[in-house]
Amino acid sequence: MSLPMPAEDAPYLRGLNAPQREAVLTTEGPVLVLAGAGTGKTAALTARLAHLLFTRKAYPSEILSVTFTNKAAREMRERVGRLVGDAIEGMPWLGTFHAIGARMLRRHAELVGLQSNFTILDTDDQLRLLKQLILAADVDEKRWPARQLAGMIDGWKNKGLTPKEIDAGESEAYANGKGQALYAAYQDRLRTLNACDFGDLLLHMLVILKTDREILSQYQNRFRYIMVDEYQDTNSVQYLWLRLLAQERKNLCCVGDDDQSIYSWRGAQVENILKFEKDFPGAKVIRLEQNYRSTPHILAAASGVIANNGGRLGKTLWTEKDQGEKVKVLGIWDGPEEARRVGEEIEGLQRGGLSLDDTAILVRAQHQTREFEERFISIGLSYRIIGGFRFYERAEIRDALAYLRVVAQPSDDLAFERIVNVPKRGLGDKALAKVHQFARAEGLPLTTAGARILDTDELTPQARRSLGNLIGDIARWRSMGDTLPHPELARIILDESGYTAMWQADRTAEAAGRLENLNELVRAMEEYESLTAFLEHVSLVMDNEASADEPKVTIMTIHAAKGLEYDTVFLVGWEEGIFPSQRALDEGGLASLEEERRLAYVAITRARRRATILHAANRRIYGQWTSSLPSRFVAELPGEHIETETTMSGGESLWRANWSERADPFADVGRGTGRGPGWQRAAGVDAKNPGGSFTPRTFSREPARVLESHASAVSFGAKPRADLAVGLRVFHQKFGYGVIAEIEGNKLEIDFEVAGRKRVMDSFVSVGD
DNA sequence: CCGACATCGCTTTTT
DNA sequence: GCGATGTCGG
Repeated sequence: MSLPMPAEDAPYLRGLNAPQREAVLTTEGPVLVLAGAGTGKTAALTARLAHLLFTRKAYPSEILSVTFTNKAAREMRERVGRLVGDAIEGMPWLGTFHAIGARMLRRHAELVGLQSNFTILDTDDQLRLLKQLILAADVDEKRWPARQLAGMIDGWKNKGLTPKEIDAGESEAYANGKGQALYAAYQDRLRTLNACDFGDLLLHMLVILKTDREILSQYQNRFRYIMVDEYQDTNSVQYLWLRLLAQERKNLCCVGDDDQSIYSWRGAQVENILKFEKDFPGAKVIRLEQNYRSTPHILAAASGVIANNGGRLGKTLWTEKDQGEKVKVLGIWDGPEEARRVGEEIEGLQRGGLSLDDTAILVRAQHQTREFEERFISIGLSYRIIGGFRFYERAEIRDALAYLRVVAQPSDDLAFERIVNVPKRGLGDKALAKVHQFARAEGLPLTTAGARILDTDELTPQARRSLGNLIGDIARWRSMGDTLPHPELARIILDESGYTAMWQADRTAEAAGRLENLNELVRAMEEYESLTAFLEHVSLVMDNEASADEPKVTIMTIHAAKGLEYDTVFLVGWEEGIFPSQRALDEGGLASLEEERRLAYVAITRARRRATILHAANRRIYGQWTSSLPSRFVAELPGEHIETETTMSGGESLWRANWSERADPFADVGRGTGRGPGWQRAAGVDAKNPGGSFTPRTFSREPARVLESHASAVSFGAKPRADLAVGLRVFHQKFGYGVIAEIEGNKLEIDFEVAGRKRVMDSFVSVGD
């Protein structure tokens, strides 16, 4: 391949293989880089950016570079920064779709009826707003949950559809055709609130680009080069948006992997990547197939699974690495044993010198993390859970933010509603309803209406006094904002509103932590220029960076793990109904199954050297013990690359015998009770296909485990210690001092002074003073 | 208007 | 099994 290479020895090309270099140096025209897992996609992408800057093909501000996650954007910024130094400072258009959308929309807000200081609502606000509208439209919220409507509106926005463009059929799907009207009402309401939701950041911008030729060509000319990461995850709005922007110069470089498309539920269209060559004639397609991450066994296992999908662009991953270990497949008795076993394995690896930072446990759904969390607490293994409850989603943080929003943005009714009676100040539903009514009649925001209603006799004297105080406070805080630094202002607001005092008065275990979180929030504000800048950050970057103090095992969903890699990976809960998820199967049929399979592919390819897949025979679902079958993906793993072990000897019949023998309270497990139709269907699929299904065989490496497993399954034999009692002060190796709040067998619920409330095993605490 | 209790529904995944 | 939401009594 002879390419003109003016910069053959440029520093940013060092260490890149031939196709990677090609991806970097092919700057003109449409380019699709098909990058398999672990093939150095980010390296190529960042080098390409550096190349464009170094060769002066574009100024930093003339490159549009989009990612999906904040993490990816941050990483890209760092890596490019390392290559080009200060030039990165001038790259305003490197970010997530939503961040870039927000940035653009603030410039043109008035074109869609917003002011440029509009608020970005989170899902919580969105839901509360929809509930109000549903109520107003006289729709039974029980039958037609707000959640469902939110999902549909989200879907429409992802497709780039405004209320007018919703056809009757789509509208029909909610409350007998009221979907469209409610969507329209919602958009109206957002406009009066001077707010928009996540979807609007892109949809409004799309509308503007479609209708205003002037603005469109302004951006078309500005962006000499456009780069898109994870192109397989783009949805329709994003696609349309990109296509418009790239139309003029056509220098669009998309990087992605159709096998890693796992966001269709969020509107992503794998088709976008599949039809790239049609959409952009003359496109150059470059394949990155050399994998630098995983061993051949791991790659083969992943390839074997993904090969069961149809309609792939197809790639052949290869590696120069040594064979390494086979992928281990472990069949165990139940959920608790799974957690126990993973804990043991990790402790073993740790003794062998592996850092906990190089280890991850990947789950299908967030709730699966709990089992591991409990187990790791009791054995004192450090872990970190990614996702789940995030800092900015905690109640106290939302409340505090609502106070700040009310001050920053007078028309933010949702924020006002949130704090109007927090802390309690005698302004309940009744008083609020009056204010609402008044506001609606006069077409005013709630704060303004509240101020006006004070002059009437609508409210009871004490409500009037309370409301007067609050409104007065808000006005005062607002005026203080001009002179005070915003963290200082925040502190004052939280104090004077009585919000801090509310938690100080709270005697529950969490109160201390909440106060600590509030402090943390104020501290975080210091890093931003203004209150507005901070609020923008919060709404767009809802993740908090993991603190990298001591080494910890990472527990997270497979989705969250995309793009990451670990030496050792435990893939847990590979059972029919859990993974593939029953819900996905019920709702989306074959397409969803294939997406689940891509998820499996992503999961396996996170591992560098060791992958262990686990499946349990019994699991508790909604509190009901249910027996489960190994995931069909287990059967799809190519036999020569895996090593199977099961800790249950004697096969299924014996397990059952063992159960009944113990006069076990869950003896009827697995005989159909509590199984939905989905479960039976899933079971049926495998029963009709015995060749393809995985039957646990007898390996009996360690027959002793069987008994042990039983003990763990029901936590029998847990004799509570006699020296412990509720209210007693105790010491735990990891969490320090605390007071016992509850005793449940050998498990203790303890309010720790520093760590807050935790569940621990009694054997890990000592009575101290 | 507030807190205590009961009931219900639910669990995919996230910017 | 859990958490959010709704209903009742004070």
